[in-house]
Amino acid sequence: MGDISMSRYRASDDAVGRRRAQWRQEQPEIDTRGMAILGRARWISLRVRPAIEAVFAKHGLDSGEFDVLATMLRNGPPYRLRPTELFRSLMVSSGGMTDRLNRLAARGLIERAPSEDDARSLLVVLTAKGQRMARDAFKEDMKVEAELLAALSRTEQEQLAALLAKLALSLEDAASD
Amino acid sequence: MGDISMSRYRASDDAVGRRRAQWRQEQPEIDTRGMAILGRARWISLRVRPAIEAVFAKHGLDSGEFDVLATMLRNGPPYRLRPTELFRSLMVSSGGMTDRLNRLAARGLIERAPSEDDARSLLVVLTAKGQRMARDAFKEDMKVEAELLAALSRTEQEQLAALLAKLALSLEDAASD
DNA sequence: TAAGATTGAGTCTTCAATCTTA
DNA sequence: TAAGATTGAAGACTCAATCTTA
Repeated sequence: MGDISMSRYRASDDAVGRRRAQWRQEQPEIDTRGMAILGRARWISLRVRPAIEAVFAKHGLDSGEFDVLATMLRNGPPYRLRPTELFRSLMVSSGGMTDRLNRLAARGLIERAPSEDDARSLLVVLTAKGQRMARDAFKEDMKVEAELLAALSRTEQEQLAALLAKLALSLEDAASD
Repeated sequence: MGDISMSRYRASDDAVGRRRAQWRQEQPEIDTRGMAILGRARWISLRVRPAIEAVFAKHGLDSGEFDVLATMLRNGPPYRLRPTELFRSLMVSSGGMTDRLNRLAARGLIERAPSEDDARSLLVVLTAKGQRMARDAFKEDMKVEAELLAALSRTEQEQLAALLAKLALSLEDAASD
């Protein structure tokens, strides 16, 4: 994660802080405060991704597959959801979800069942095998994520979580652009 | 952004808060505090993405292309970087970066120039056209990002940015797994 | 030997069009 | 008419192998 090229910066600054310092030099009239939050949220997400994906890979899953299984599992018995609920919740396209479901079905982690209410809909059912894999992978995922946050005190973690929740809630309320 | 299925939750909870409530029901022994931060960072990043990509699209760019141009621009004159600096900074594979650079070169937004120091390296040079596009898109991007954060007070934004910076810095210091 | 960069194969994704049922 | 879901084409990415130069 080295710095790029020749700009000056305080050693205590993170990657996004250094970027902002560069922008201050190059485009001083542009307010980069948005980046201080959204840029960092993105940077952090990208940075922790490999460690989390490694957990899923250890359990034979990629993160897209895990997201589906985990969503099914945490919704609880009878472990049935409609594909539309899944792709909306996970913020992927409907076509992308169809592919994920095909892959998971081919491996016996989900099954499809006709809906009784709506003949257009083919319900997704989490199999016992899918439940086990989701549970095991999730447990280890949470362990790894907690470790990644170890540099923050308990209080800091709570403050950070609360502020992120407030932001997330405001974005949720906003019109879906 | 609807809730999935039949779980109970406080109306003030965001999407990740509701997920945690579901997990508490289904897997009460698993500590989901990591999700409260990393899950939300990811959710927020995904949620704001379409609005930001729309800005880039208005300027004829996708976010991958913008990231390259913006990195070049903020590094300042003489607007030259090595491909390796770019892909490391942007956390993409070297092969992916080669493709991006080919696309940008085809559109005249960057050029390649042989390195004087190292014959293995083909330097990337930002063209005047690339500079203009990067500057215009970045300016509007920052405007949109600031708007997306409007629900948080100035103080909250500063606290949130500081906590994220501390977390980011700790992740940066950590061994690159 | 290792590092910079590119290539090609394979994978997952989005988008727009389509089919079916509400 | 609209909504649920699937399909196929096109795009961008990763990974591993390769070539060249340090």
